[in-house]
Amino acid sequence: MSELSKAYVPADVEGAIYDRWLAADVFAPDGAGSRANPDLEPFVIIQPPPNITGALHLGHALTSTLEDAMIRHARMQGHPTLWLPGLDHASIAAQYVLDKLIAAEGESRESLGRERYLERMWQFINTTREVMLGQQRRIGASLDWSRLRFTMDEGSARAVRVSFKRLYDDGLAYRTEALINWCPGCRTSVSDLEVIPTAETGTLWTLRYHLIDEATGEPDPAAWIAVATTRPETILGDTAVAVHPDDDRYRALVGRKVRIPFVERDVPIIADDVVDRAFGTGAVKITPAHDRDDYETGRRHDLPMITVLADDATINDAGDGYEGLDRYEARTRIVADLQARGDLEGEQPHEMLIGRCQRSNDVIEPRLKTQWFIRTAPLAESALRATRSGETVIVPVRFEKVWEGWLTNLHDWNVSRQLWWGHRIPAWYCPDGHTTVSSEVAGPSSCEVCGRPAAELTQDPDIFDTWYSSGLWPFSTLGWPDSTDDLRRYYPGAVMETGYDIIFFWVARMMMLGLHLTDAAPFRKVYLHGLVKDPYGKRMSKTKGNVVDPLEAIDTAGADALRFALLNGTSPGNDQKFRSEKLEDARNFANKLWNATRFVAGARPASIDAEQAMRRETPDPSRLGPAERWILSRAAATVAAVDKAFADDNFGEVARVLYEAIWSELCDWGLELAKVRLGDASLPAEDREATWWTLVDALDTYLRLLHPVMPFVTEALWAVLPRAKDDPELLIVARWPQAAPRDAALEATMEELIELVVAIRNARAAAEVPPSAWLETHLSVPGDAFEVFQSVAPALERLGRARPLTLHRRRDDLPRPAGAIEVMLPAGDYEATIVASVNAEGASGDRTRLQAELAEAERFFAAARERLANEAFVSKAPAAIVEGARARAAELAATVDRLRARLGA
RNA sequence: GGGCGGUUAGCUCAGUUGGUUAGAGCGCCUCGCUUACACCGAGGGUGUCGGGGGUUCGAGUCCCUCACCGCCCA
Repeated sequence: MSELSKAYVPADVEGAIYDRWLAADVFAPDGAGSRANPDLEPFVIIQPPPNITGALHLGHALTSTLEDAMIRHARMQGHPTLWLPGLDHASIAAQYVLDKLIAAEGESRESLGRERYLERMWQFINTTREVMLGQQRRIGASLDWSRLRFTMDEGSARAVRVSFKRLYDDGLAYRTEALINWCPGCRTSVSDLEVIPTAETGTLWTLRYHLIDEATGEPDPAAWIAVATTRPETILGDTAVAVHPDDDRYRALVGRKVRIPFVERDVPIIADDVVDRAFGTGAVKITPAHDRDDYETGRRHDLPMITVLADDATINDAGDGYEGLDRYEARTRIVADLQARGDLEGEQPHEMLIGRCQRSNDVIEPRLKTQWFIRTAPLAESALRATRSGETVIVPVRFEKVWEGWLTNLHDWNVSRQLWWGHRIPAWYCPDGHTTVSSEVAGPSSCEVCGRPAAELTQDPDIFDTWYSSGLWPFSTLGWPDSTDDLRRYYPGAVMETGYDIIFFWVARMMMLGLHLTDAAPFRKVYLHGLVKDPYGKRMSKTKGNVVDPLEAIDTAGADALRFALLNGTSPGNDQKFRSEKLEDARNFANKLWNATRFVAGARPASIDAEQAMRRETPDPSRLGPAERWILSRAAATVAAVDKAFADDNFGEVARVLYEAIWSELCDWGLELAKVRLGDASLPAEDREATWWTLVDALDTYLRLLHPVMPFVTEALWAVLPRAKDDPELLIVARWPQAAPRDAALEATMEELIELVVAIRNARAAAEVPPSAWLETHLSVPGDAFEVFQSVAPALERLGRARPLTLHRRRDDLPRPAGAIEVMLPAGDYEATIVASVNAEGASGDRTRLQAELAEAERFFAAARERLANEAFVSKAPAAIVEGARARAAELAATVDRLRARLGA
């Protein structure tokens, strides 16, 4: 076994270990180093691909950690595991980044032109790609790099074309003019999800539309209807005024006409029950081409739809007299002009929700555009069926409600984007207005309606919403639409793991498209993790400056520490606050494990030579003492607890259980108990060997259990441990531990022994005995436990600084010299007398301690007695519970008596 | 307006079929360089389990209700 440094230095081992994994080819399910059992079901996670131009943040680190933990766990269980890495081209986000970059060079999208712009984009992502991939390697992600995919690969492009043709042929993709969300800054439409409703204070203006005098056909200067609006510039596109049909104030006006100022258009007053009588004046202007509600109203009443805004949000030529003005200049001017005309009745501040672009923060303008849409109703229905039937389960289950709500109220999905970086929509139009959708790279050879040759067709200039290609990701990455080996073997996947904030963006689209195109839900489980927030519970963001760079965290504490910190104490779907203390704690834990292993490695009995120590032996059961059997029993208990936590998808519990088992049990007690036996030259060599092999055994189990969470340090440490015959070279492909039988009775006894040691230490501290002093101590140990205590007596002496130590079978045999310190457990027959001459302060401290213990025992006793006095409890509670309560009350009564006697009370 | 989550020790959080004394880490205090670890060890906890009501022999845990914080949807 090689030497270990005094402290764990992650940077010294992480890179080398990752390289060893790569060299051993153990990540791919069909890699040379794979030890997968081909008879087991493959375990597959298609990584939700991060944005290629982004930098990885803690959320990505959490994703990688969770997925890697799942994958490593499954891999150790022998499942063929595929964790497929990928990157997303992120159209709008990437263009946003690149536009800023080229702006600094004095260029723009327009100045470069489509072709050169895209060339520039490829250059750009070739640099960001390596950064992104490198970050994942640093955190230890055991991704199958041989299957790395990018959403702009030809495979993905083909899946986009073929799927779209399918959807078109199936009547699920259609092109129409409809109201979409337009971002004037990005110059593209965006999806509903990319419009962020923002609470802002605007102004509610009240203006007058003059009624048309039915006799003259001219507006009546003395008769008007007052309407309220927050967007006066849209009056240029007004085609009606609406009131509620039951509103007595306006009933007589319905059917009359009013004249829209400036554009001098006469429009009708209509009645529609969507009008909120309490809002403003109860009469609203209707601008069907620039407002979602008005659009619906316009469709119901067959109103003209007049677009007054250009792509850059200036007023177009429909806005008589205002054309060319920016929307907000036009607003100001129109308000002033209305005032000048005497038609502005009032204005007041108004709290409202304004839709802003998630990317550019510009105010989104609803506008009419001819775009491609996906009909979502039938797709959403399939997705709902899949979760309702359990074909796909959502973890944690409460998100099913969110899922249901969203999918049942879904608009059709606008997939056209007026961008360049992405998959071009494979639709061609002929001069007669016919549409041809083709899945061929070269496009159609002719118009499928009229047969015009390809040369006369023009392709749609738009590209797809990025989420369209993401929606195909679970299968396009495996070769779909071809029936490849990978697709047959690894589809559908096991888990889709991502943050709950993008359940709609990602998961819903993958489910909808997957179910329609492959007839299967793309994954069996959706695991949603919470958000990683700053220490104050705020979302991390670059603009707030509160982001933690995962690489920095890895540099300071190690990848394992970051991983552990992100998992420890978290639960599915719940947000967590990330604090540097957590990272430190995790780093300390890695160091603790390192040193525990270092101790074991250095404590090898001389009778086992170095070469022998490389071959793992099972400890000889006949040579095991209680401490050894306890260590093994606790390891078995930990295996069961970790298995349960994995089964429950509770990775926070996995981390917590292992932390507790390794630090508080193995290190605090197991190793301390073992030290005495290992160092006792008077024992037969076989006993000491058995103790050592026990420690090796337990450590081996813990390293395996912890490997999915802390892969680097466990791999490094496992390398110095003896290996069994059928063990591989690397822990990453070693077998997952089997839960061994436990010894519950022994565990209970050992627990009491530990409690007693703690009580002795406590008593000594209270009596101000110097920690280093060895004091004569007597213990009374009832029943079968006597033998257990006796055989670990040397360790007890050491742990309690109790020497000489004498064990007695009966409490009455305990010597009680004057000035002795008495130790009693609150319940139970264990008791200790520490023979010591204590000074006045110490005696007082001891007395205080005993008084506190008496008070506590009395309190518990009173509670227990009260409980038993309750006839309902005795008659209704299960017998075992009642029996337990009786036993406890008896113990407490005895303890109270003893303490009272001792205190002379 | 609808929905979800949270409210447990100074701080961050566990607490999964209701059952004896509600836990951990950090911080803090007092000791200690005992031959793995000072990134350590020993000792130190009087918590209205957010408030109120209910179910039950028994509630941090189940039900109702209210409050505050956060998020999602409209």
